[in-house]
Amino acid sequence: VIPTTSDTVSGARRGPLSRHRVVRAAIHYIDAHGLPDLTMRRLASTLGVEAMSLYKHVSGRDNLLDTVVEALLDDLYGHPDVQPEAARDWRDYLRRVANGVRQVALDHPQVFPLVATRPPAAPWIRPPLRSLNWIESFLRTMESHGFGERQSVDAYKAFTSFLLGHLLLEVAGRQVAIGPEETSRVDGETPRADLRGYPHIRDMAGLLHEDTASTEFASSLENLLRRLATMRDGATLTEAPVQ
Amino acid sequence: VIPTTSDTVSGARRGPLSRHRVVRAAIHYIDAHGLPDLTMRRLASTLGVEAMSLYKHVSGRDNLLDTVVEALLDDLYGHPDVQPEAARDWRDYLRRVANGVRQVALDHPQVFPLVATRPPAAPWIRPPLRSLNWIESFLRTMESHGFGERQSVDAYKAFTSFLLGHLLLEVAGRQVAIGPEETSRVDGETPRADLRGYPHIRDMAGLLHEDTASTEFASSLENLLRRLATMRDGATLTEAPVQ
DNA sequence: ACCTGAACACCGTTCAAGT
DNA sequence: ACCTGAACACCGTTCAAGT
Repeated sequence: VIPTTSDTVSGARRGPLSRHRVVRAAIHYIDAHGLPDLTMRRLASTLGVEAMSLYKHVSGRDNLLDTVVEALLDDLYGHPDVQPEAARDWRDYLRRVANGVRQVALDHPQVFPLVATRPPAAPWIRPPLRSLNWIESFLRTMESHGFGERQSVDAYKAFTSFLLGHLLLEVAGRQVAIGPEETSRVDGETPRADLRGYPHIRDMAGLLHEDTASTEFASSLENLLRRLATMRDGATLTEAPVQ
Repeated sequence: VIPTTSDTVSGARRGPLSRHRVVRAAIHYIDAHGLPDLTMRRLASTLGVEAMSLYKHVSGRDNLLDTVVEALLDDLYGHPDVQPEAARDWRDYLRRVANGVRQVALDHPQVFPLVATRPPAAPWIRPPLRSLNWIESFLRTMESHGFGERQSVDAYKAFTSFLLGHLLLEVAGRQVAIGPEETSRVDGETPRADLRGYPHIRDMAGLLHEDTASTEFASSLENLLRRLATMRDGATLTEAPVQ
């Protein structure tokens, strides 16, 4: 049998296993079935292989999950839109990175919580910009646009907090219900909970249901950019010592 | 044998099991050993009981984790500092809630990621203020201080994004290394990674290591309060339709 | 060189049985 | 009424063995 490279049928084998193929399959599996359903045995079976074969390429399940996170961030790091050279100024750069990370989160809503919560390798590495490449690139770009060292680091901290809060909440809202639930609800009506005793929630139910994630994100990002501009021009986030 | 209520020895039994005791024990266990180590069997054994007994009080492990999150938020909800009546104005209220949630996060750094990432019961319920009681209380308080319905909901969204981003990153920085690592490092020196190729990170290593979480949190909170004040006085976060 | 069978020490969860 | 023993269908991971 000649192995085909275009065969994507579940359980199909196409060439030898590789670390790259294992990680790609893991991302695909989580996207399709959710993190809790990912087991070494099931992942192996989608690759047409036994679980033990995976251990030639990752050192265990935890390492696999870390590698998944790393792969997603490395892909984005290589994307032309987020290259520092592509940006007109630091605002443009931050908008590009923000939208790039957001796109990753929206493309992989089931994986993003992993980006947010896998324990970072060092305490100063802040999700979601959690690779040395990203941090180096970020700091270099800010400095090249007039941010001092302290301001660049403060900007890194503020920017990552902003991204994490907004994107984690945005993907949480898109999270599919846990488990193989009865999806047989007939109409589009929300199965409204019993809101007796919660009159304000009931009154504002329409507003609460509105999906404003995109405008929220954009508006909060612009606010952050104004704040960073102020920081750059003298004020500090963390009260620089009056040496 | 007369059961004692003050006995806290591991494996001790004190009176009959109850849902409350199970949940309390779970919080304590996660605080002490981390979430991955929490199993139904091990939790049961700290209560001097077999795993199967837990199923009389929670419907399974997932339900236990949801209940843990709920318990933490209910405790805070009852705290005198965060009662709407205790606050002088809406700014004071938001500062009290922000600091209250932050204290919960710092007291239970291993549990807080659960508050952030357990799938909420409805898409409009936003961690970390993820109970109907909290949402109702928040919306009522904002409205009573001159926020309109849309502004109150926008404030809820902006406030939760702020809390989640900052607190998740703050507890991530405090996360103990995974597993029973060799903690036998002799001196206080950070085991500095090899930073060849990352000159900016190397140059700013000191700043990156500085723990500025408290000032960051306070400064970002004050910025949010200014933004919300602007919103209250006419501007909207989400571009109200020009009906 | 690459993959597997069989085994080990666990899981969560069920159910009929004990006291 | 409350807890348990034994069992089931899984896990992640190891290691010697297959091809």
